[in-house]
Amino acid sequence: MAGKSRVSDAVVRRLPMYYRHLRELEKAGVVRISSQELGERMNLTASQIRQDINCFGGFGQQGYGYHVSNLKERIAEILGLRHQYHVIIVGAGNIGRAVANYAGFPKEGFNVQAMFDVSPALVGIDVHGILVQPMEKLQTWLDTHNVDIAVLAVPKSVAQEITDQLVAGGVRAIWNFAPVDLALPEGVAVNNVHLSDSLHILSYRMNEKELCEALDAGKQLGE
Amino acid sequence: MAGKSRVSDAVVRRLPMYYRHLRELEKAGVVRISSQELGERMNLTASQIRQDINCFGGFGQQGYGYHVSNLKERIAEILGLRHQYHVIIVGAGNIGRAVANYAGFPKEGFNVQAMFDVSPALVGIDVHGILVQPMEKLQTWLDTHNVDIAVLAVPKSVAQEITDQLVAGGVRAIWNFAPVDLALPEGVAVNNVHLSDSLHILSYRMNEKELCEALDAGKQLGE
DNA sequence: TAGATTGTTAATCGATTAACAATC
DNA sequence: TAGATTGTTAATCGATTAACAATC
Repeated sequence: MAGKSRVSDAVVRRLPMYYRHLRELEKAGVVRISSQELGERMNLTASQIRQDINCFGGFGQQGYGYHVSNLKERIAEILGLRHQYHVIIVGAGNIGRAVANYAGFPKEGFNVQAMFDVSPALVGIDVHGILVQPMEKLQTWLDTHNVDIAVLAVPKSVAQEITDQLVAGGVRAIWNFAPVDLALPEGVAVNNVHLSDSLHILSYRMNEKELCEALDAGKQLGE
Repeated sequence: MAGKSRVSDAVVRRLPMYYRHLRELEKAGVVRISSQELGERMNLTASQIRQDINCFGGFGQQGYGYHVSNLKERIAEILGLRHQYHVIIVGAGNIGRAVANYAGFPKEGFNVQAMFDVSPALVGIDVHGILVQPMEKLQTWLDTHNVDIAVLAVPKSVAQEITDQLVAGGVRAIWNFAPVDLALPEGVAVNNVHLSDSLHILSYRMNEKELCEALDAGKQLGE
C-alpha cells in the first residue's frame, strides 16, 4: 500500500511525463481518466501506469479510474513542486542566460536569486532582473544564503571544482549543463542536461538504419 | 560478429558517454585501455562495456584491450559524427540562440544554415553569423534546400504543426526542445531535450529521502 | 610461451506485461 | 446489483552480470 522505499530510475524518469500529460488533460477539462486511456495517450501500457502510480500510493478508484486534478496534484507533490526553492545560476553564458530567462520557472517554486560569471564582459549585466556577479562573490553568497539548487552552466574544465565549492557551501542539488559526470557526495542530488550527448543520439538514430544494414552485410567499421 | 540489426535504447544512450570518455583519454595521451579500467572510470562493469561495444563489431584485441583512438573513431562513426549535416533552427528565443551560439557544433559536422522566428523583434538580428528570418520564409527554405536536422525551439502550442511542416519538407531528424512528445512518421528521427522534465527529476531526487520515509511511515499524500 | 583480456554464451536480476481478485 | 477498473501478484521479457573458452 505505501511506497517502496526505493523507486526505480525508470519510474522516476516517467513522473514528469505523467505530470505534463495530466496538466494538459486538466486544462482540456477532462475530469477522470482510466489507466487504459492515459496509456493510449502516453504510449504506455495500462499495467505500467498502474504499477508506476502505486509506488506512491493508491490514488485511483476501482470502477472509476483516476481523478485527473487529484492525480496531477499528487504527482506535483511527489516531484517536490509544492516547495519553494532558492536557485543560483553559475555561469552566465548562453545556457545560463537561457535558464534565467525561462518564464515557467518561478511558477513552480524555482526562484533564481543570483547569477555568477568569471567574464568581465558579463559581470554587471542584468538577466531577467538578476544582476550577474563576479565569480569571487560566489563564496560570500554561499556563506550568507541558503541555496537549494545550483544551475551549473560553466566550461567542463572548471565544473568539478565549482561543484566541490557548491557542495561545501551547502547546496542540496545541482542541475548540471557541463558535459561531465560530476563526482558528488551522498545526499547531494544531480541531474544532467548533456546537450551534445543528446545531439549525438539524434545523429545516431538518423543513421541507424544504414549502419545496421552495413553491419549485417558484414561490413567492418573503420578502413 | 556483426552488429545485431537492432541496438537497445540503453546501449544507444551510453554511446555518447563512451565517446566523451574516450576523447578525454585520448587527450590525456592514453593509448590503450582495458574494459576493466574504462569501467572503473565510467562506473560501468567491464562486462557491460564489452557487450555494448560488441554490438557494433570486435574493436578490441585479446590480451591487450582497446586502442583508445581507434575505438573513439569507431564510436564517432557509429554516432554519425563523420558526416556533414545541414541544420536549421526554428525559434530564435533563448534556447534557439543558445544552440546557435554553441561553439563545438560545426567541428562535429553540424552546420547551422538558417534560423527562423515569428517575432518581429527577433527577425533580422544576427546570431553567431546567422540572420534570423521570418517564419513565412521557412517553407521556401525547405523547398529549396536539403535540411538534415531541424532544431525545434518553439512554444509547445505550435510544435506539432511546425514539425509536420518540417517533415513534409524532407527534414530527416528533429532535435526537440519543446515540452511535448511529437508524433512523427517512421524514418524521421527525434530526440527530446525536455528541460523542465529534467528539473523536475532533480527536484524529485532532492526530496526523495523524506518522501520515501513519509510513505514508509504510512503517510498518505494529499490531505 | 605464459599472461592478459577480449568476444561470447549462460545465469541472474530487474522491469514490463498479463492476469485476476478486490472493490467502488 | 452489474460493470468497470483499480491494486497487486504472477509470468514474461529484456538488460546486466558472470563465467570462460578463444586468442592476441
